[in-house]
Amino acid sequence: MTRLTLESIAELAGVSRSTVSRVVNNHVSVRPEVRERVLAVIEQTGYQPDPAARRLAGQRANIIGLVIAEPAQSLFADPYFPRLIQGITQACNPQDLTLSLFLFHTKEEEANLYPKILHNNLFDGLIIAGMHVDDPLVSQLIENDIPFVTVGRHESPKVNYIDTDNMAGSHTAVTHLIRLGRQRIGHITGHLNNRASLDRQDGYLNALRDRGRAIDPTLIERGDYTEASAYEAMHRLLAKNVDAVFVASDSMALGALRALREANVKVPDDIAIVGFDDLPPATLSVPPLTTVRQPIRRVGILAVETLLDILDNGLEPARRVILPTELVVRETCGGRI
Amino acid sequence: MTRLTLESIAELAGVSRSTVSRVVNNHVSVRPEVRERVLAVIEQTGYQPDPAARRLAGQRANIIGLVIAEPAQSLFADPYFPRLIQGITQACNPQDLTLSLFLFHTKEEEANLYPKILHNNLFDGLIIAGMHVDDPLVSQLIENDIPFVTVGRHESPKVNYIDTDNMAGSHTAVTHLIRLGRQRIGHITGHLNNRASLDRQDGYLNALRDRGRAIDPTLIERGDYTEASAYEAMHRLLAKNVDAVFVASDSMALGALRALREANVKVPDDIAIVGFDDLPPATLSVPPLTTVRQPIRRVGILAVETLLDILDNGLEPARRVILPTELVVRETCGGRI
DNA sequence: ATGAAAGCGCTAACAT
DNA sequence: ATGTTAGCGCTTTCAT
Repeated sequence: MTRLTLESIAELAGVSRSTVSRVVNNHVSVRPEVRERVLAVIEQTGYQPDPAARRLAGQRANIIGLVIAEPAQSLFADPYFPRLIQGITQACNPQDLTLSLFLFHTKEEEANLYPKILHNNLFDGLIIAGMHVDDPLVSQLIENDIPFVTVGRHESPKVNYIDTDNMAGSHTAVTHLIRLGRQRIGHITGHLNNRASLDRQDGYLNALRDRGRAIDPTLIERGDYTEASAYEAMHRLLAKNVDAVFVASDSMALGALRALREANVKVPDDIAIVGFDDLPPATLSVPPLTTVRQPIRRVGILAVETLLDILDNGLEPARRVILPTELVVRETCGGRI
Repeated sequence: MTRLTLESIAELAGVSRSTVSRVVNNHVSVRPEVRERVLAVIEQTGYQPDPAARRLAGQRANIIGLVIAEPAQSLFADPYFPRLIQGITQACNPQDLTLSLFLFHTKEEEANLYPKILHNNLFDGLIIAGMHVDDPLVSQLIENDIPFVTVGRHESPKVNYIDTDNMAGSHTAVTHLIRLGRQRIGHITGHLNNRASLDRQDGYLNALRDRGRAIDPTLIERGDYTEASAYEAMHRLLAKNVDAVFVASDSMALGALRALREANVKVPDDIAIVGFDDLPPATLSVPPLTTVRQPIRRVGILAVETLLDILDNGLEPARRVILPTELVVRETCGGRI
């Protein structure tokens, strides 16, 4: 059986190639009865248009790329990206979009990959996640006129983005700890080359300021979103007599909890912990984690929808979405106010 | 700036389109000096061949698809698939392969997706993971002459696959528990619609038989690779007086551990636990998990290499790879023999 | 409303 | 060794 083409469908339906094309693309000018007939043949043969040919003829390819601008090792230590991918594919499938994944494992690979992404004519648009604050990719994308959406906010007014309210979420979390009477509240940050981490840190700082608390920079320890980094950071904070720690992700909160358990520190009695994400680890930790819920899957879905909107309508000015976050109080913070 | 094509490069280099094509594709018959010149222009302009056009002209598109034949929800609860994806992309990047991801979220989506995958002419080949034992995809792939590799073994002699030695790994794990003197060894299975789960169960059964132990079917509880399912399964096993449980994945072992902790059962003193995977959760659990290590990333890498081999050389007869597994003894089994 | 024909960027015979 | 030419399957004017 030779491959099905427009031509073969046309022949079977007794019409011309163009007519079949019109039917496939839902053009208006085709008689209902003819359309019916063509549709029947397509149904029956299981014909699918060739995306390569389509793309070449100047149409959409119905392929979007997801670039995760973060070395793959750290990437999947956290359920964040898997969850995001879930949201993205969930939005892709009903739209008949195919998702291409661009990951790299070393800086060198990154350097090789970017030009390929920029000049790869194959996909219709791009979603960029895990982006660093100084990432040159965005400006290159703009220069090359490639439609894209970033996951995480971006300064440039031309950039369409979807983000969650990292700043407000952190602010709420830290304010909660203050209200509960905690005096020395530490913070374990994520990678500070990342907008979200900076925003979460700012939320922490602002919450303290807003309540008239002095900032003690030694109470801020850097992590990198791995469990292990937070484990170590927590060990350092232990020496500084904190009675609460706001941790920039759930996975890291687990690391902090592990350090505390080993040090025989009672949570929340001696030290309260609040995480960020509300991913499965949060419910399963011992004790269950108080954390800031962010709608990750929703971010993925909106990223796809926004990209599609750009493709269809140009979308000027840029769409900038910040989704609300929510404090989920469980047991590691020691109180519901 | 108009899009770069073969033609424009040809003009800039003062040669014909075909020559540029030959250079790009590393054909022999082109003078070193000309090749040099063309290469320089390509380098300087950042030209990248259009994959769609390439594909259409009958060449490779350098795109491979990854189908995860498992609803996406359960999929990313476990670090298994992310790790596999890491391996796959790690092998794809140096080969200039782009990876397309096919996931579905409902049975209905699955039904819609399969025909699309089968007739999507865009990719050169497919990697199939998370496949169910009765999955019709494999036979359809064969019928449609689509090159593919499965992650997980398959009966059909035509199928190229990469798998880990689930049976031997489980056998070793259970034998270890027997040697340590455990008398009532239970098993929490994965989805039994999955070859790997069945193999792990068989390894468990065979280990008992080989040591002359009677099989008690009530000591086998079904899980589905989620933490929660194992949590519940462990609760059921608790009523049955087991003194050890072999759990089909690390994530599930975490669930079992949680159930035991809540029931105030001492691990490993009262009940020993052995998991499967040796993914990060295993080291981080309390106590650290004894488990069967399988080289997941390596599986991904080999899957890509095998697919490429099929594409290049046809690969007859089919390549069937079973990678060894290894028991990693930590603290939940209570002894090193 | 439908068909004919050109062309998207590329590869691969076929010439030279 | 290099240039010329004919498609690959599709969309899209342009005719009719």
